[in-house]
Amino acid sequence: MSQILKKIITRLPPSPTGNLHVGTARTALFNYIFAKQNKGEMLFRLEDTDKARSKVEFEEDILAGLGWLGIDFDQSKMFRQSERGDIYKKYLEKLIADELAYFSKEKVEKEGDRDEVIRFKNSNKKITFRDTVRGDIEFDTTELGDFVIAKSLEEPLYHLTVVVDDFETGVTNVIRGDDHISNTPRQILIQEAMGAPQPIYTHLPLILAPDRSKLSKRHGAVSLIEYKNQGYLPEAMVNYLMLLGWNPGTDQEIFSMSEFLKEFDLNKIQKGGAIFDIVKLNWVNKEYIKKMSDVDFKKNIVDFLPEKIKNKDENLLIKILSVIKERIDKFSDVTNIVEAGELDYFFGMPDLKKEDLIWKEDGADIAKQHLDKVIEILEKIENFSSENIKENLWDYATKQGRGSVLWPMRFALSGQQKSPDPFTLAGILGKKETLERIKKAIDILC
RNA sequence: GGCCCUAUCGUCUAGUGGUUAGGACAACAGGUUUUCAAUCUGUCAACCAGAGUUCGAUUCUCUGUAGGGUCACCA
Repeated sequence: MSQILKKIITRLPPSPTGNLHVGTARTALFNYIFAKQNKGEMLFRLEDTDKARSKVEFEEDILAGLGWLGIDFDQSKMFRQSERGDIYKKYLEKLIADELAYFSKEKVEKEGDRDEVIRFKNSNKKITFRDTVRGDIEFDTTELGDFVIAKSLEEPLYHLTVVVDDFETGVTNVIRGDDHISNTPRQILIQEAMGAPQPIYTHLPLILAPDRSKLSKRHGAVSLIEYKNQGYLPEAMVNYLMLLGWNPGTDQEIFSMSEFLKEFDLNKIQKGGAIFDIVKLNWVNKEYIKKMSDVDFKKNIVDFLPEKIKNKDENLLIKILSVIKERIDKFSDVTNIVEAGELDYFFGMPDLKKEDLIWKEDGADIAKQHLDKVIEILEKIENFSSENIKENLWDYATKQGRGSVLWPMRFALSGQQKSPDPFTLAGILGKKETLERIKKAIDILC
């Protein structure tokens, strides 16, 4: 009979001393997906033993961020370390009774220091543990000394609480950032002292800033909420984060959550840190935007729309949005486009300058001639759709030189150096407005 | 500085004891329904260095170098 497989339990233990960091978000994803793949469970706890720095608003941000990414877990099992004082106390007392920890008199060096703390009695041995990503890692724990595990029986510190909680909640796999590698020997020492089993360790390479240092505030946005506020899609964020430090070994770049659930492999994690590249994130996000239906696009972007667009009537709004959709990487980009005046032709007759209406070396007469002809053709069109307009104008434009005909027309309609093509513009503006704008351009050319 | 970790195009990465070292993003050039966007095609671009093992190393070993992490009565 084969052994009974233990249920895989992973955990996400953020400290509510800041908003959800993108690094924590990626760690959460790996923990969540690995647990789910194995029909296990990811536990969530808040490491708030530092009372001075822990804040409820950060708790809320972390929870909201995980929810945004689509990481769900059993909230009824969530707890705060600050609520478990009695449990840690019990373990501390046992450790002290077993003479594996002791009260130690200290000299007070900085404000807030106590004159007595609880130290772990270090046996000063060498510890070797196996890391999924890097293989065996050896540490001589002598250098750690008798480290402090609690300020008092009522005030346990990080290493103690981590070990106790992982033990009590049956954590089988610890998946966390690289920066915890050097914490691991200390935690193993405590585990051994308590007779707790050792979980399987997987240390993830760090997400780096462009200068290859640890990603922090000074490098710009590090909180997930900032990306949400900038109008990135959660699916895109998940997709991008998952590919930092892991890849399936195929050419696939875009994954849904269910594909990740199928493809992800904890054994194929990268060793080296990866730079958080906003340019690639933008590309991924745009891929997701391109796949969105117009209805979804509208629903998602509406909160980012400037008032003067939001108030347009439904029909025009749909058309404007279709122009916007192919020009942005993320929703907040719409603000820049509008502020730069790129969409001004939707809001009224553009200001036209004579020189701008003329294609290259054509001269005003030629531009005017072409526009006269364009009007003649357009006036006959019944169904004023962009396809139809194009069909009717195409032969003429091709014969005369597309630039010569199409540039003045496009400029007459948009008044912009950059804009969609003239057929699209005419279709959006409608027959009446289109003819008016072209006539005005002709006046200017005279 | 001690300890620990890491090292393939600018970036994310694939890959192998013998490959034209592959893909994606970016950049650049060109095509497409002028311009912008989108799209298509193409170009540029990498195995940190030195020894050793080997018939042969980007790949294995060692050393060096560089970068990063960590050294709290924070987590």
